[in-house]
Amino acid sequence: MFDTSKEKLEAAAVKHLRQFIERIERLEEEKKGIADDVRDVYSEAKSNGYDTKTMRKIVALRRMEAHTRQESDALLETYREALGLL
Amino acid sequence: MFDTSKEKLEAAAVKHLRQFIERIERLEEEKKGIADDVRDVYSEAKSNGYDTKTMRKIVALRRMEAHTRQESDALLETYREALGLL
Amino acid sequence: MFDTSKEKLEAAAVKHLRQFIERIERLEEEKKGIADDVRDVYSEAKSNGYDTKTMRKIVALRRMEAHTRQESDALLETYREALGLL
Amino acid sequence: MFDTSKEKLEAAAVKHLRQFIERIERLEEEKKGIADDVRDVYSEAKSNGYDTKTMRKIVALRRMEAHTRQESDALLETYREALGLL
DNA sequence: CACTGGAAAATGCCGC
DNA sequence: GCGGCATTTTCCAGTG
Repeated sequence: MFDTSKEKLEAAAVKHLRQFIERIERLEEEKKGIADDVRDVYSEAKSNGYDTKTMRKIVALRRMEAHTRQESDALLETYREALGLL
Repeated sequence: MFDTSKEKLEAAAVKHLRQFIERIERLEEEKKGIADDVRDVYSEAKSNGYDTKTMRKIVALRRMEAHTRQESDALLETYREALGLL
Repeated sequence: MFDTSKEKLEAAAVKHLRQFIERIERLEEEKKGIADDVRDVYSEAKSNGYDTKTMRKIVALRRMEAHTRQESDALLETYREALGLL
Repeated sequence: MFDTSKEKLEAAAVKHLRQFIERIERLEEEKKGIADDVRDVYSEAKSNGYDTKTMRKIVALRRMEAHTRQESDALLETYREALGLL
């Protein structure tokens, strides 16, 4: 599909690569758009009198709690595997 | 939003706050989904024989160039305004 | 202490900088040494019949729990600040 | 270490496991302590006017060079062995 | 406007 | 050797 020498890509490979790159860039744009939305929500909240620092901590805490739960499930699963109880 | 005693939030304020938090969490989920998509594209590219590390560099480079170009454009715009050439 | 032009550092400044670098490098070496110790403990545990994957998950989970607790304390603190209850 | 039914760990094994975990956690704490020290050195350097980003690059570079040199030495050693020149 | 802290990206590491 | 995971580094917004 590509030659292993470090010299050149086939024209088709270049095209293919370009498509991958462009797909990624489109996705990154979307991602950025959403990040902007998040920012907007915070600033809307702020202009409604809420303390964004507190809000950010709440969000962070809840995210951590979710992760902890996930991790604890994963641990259980790992136990099962280790003990051959699947 | 805080009541004057600064000790408690009105029930309505709590509800409102919760809605903000949830909007943010939904957006963050979407963002994560897209990040996962990006991952997938990279790994698809990899399984097609492309070097993802290089690809990442390309993406970073193009992002930088876009950024630089934007700044140049903004500067040009500023000059135009300053010179009344809009 | 240093001149802002990007041209040269005084000999004294160079020496000072070198000392900072060397302190850092010493610390990094220590850190690496400890990381090696950790690896050794895992492999000792493994050779005693324990499943290291499970162990790693346990460690990760406990670390997360600690973080969650910390985060939750931080949140409380932030509430206090936001509400002027310090 | 696991009993034959693969369902439970002996109390002694649990204790043993706990000890391994705790040793690891102690080591990780030490590691974190040192990482903090590194941070401190950087910020001390910064407050003395040095550019930490550059410093990080220097440290990385020297580490790489050390690594490269080690590899060359190892290679040389390998040659010697292969040629019976020890 | 420099600094800190938090999010994102990149790199390196470990086990399979 | 590869994929996943942890660490590290870089970036950026918010803050004083």
